[in-house]
Amino acid sequence: MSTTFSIGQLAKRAQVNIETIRYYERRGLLPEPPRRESGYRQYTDAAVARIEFIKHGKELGFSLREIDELLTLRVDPETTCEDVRVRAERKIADVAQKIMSLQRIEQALTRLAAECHGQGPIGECPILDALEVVESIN
Amino acid sequence: MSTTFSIGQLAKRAQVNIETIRYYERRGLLPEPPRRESGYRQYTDAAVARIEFIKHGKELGFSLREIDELLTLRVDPETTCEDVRVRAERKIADVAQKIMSLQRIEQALTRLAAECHGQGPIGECPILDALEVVESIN
DNA sequence: ATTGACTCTTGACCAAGGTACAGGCTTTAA
DNA sequence: TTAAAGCCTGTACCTTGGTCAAGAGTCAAT
Repeated sequence: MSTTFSIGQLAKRAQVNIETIRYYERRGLLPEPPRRESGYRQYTDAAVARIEFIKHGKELGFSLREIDELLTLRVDPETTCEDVRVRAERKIADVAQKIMSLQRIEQALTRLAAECHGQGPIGECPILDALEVVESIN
Repeated sequence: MSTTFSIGQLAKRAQVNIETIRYYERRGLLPEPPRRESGYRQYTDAAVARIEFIKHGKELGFSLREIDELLTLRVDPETTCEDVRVRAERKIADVAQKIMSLQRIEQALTRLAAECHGQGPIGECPILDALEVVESIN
């Protein structure tokens, strides 16, 4: 079933600009795909998944370099499995940190939303207090 | 207690470049501070907290525009408290989404680290499988 | 009172992450 | 079989989020 398709199709499926795909390829984030006689790139669903991963990574505040590090954690044949494990664990720590920060923001926003129970104008909603909670931890 | 200090001091306390502070002011992310006779800006601890909030926001993948939206949720005197609540709840949904994505990445990395229990070279560590788990959800 | 460290504004510059042509082949649908 | 649409490479350009420098005024310590 794994049929192949063109760069335009990939752009449509993964919801990115064609140029972005070529840019990711230049950056090494996407592997160079096989080409047809004509030179046209041909992709499979794996490329869609990969681009979506990159998009998610960006939304979560990872740079393209960091996303590349995530994606190639095991690729270099010079590195040992142990080495991969160490790097993975560093990433896990980063991610856990981000999760905690987001949870604090979520709490502050929830408190804010609760305190604004829908009547009257602004001026009493203590968002800055909420923020101070966020900011004072860590 | 609440003593004031210069932009250089603020830069040191908040661990950012002086120019970044002025840039945030231009962007409207930091309120224009009072000035001394000489024109020197004078800040209080509130500015430190605010810059730290901005820094966190960036690490979490929010653009400066989004951070501004978070920071000014209640400021506009034209908006009602109800309106603020609605916007806060949209932000909460965004944040919850990010948290879930990060948790999926964390799981995938944890699985990877567990499967690489330290012997042998690479090639068997199934990170891409783990990624597929990440990618296929959502 | 002067010298070195700060700060002011304005405007240029930079890096990351794309995005948009231009000029020229390829594919596809009428 | 021929147009329109798609793809190729290469290069230029754009936006975001800063960063730096010049020229001039200010502050603090000697």
